[in-house]
Amino acid sequence: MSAARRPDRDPTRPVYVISVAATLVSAHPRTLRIYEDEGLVSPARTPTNIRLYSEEDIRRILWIRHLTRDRGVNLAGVRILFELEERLGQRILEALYDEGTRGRGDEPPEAGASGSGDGRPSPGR
Amino acid sequence: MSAARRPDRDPTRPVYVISVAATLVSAHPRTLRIYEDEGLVSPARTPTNIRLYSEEDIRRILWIRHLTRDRGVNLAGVRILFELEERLGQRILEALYDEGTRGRGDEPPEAGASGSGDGRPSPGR
DNA sequence: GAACCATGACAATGACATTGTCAAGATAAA
DNA sequence: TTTATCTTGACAATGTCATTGTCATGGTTC
Repeated sequence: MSAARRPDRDPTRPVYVISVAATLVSAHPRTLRIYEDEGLVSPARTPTNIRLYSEEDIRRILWIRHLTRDRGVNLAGVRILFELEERLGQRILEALYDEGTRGRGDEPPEAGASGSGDGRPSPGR
Repeated sequence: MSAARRPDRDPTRPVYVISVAATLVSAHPRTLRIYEDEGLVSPARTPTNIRLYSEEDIRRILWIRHLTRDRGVNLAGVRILFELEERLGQRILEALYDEGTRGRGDEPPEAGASGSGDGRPSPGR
């Protein structure tokens, strides 16, 4: 039964319903809806309007969590950082992460499920 | 040579005492001390320990004011943006400013030496 | 039909930004 | 000297924000 099927690793593919996504990022579903209202994440929707988060969405949310919880940035700050990321290329957050976790033992935000090797956040959107 | 009053326009030169600086940026002196405690500004000191803000300091504070008041960013976010600015060159805040004041004709506060002298850049307000 | 999702409202909690004041002492300028 | 301003440190009021949580009403999925 262990089929050799492996093709669906597309981190863009919407798969997680909100309750699952919330669990993955250790947040309340309410919080994820707020992130969306604030324009920080844009999960796909099923034809019947149900949110589906992709792996990229999860990573993006993990960045938000890192910035807000570990660095104390508020959502307005996160928005600006994402804006910058889109405007100036993409390496911004990485540089940030180095700065923030110097010798702290933290690990970069990573999508819990499916440990896709690189673990680098990407500006999906 | 008429010694025509060549006031050192060196934007680095510490000149403003805290009450003046506070007036220039429309903030309470208390607030400026907080900015300093947070490591966001580092005004020079006289030999007798009195703060003296330079033109650059003022511009930097105006950036903080712009980011916090107009963009809603908190001090942690400002700190990160300044960190990034130091790490990735200096175009960051400019790009940001464009985003914030689309088509307004204002000039962004600049930390560069080539400040147009008098120009106290009031970011939007 | 039970469990989950959607939106919208409302609220409690804790943290933060800003302003403001008071105190006790040093400095500057008249 | 006198007066105004500066220093640090403490305390507090105000308003805002982030996050979590609940409730209600209704649609969706299994």
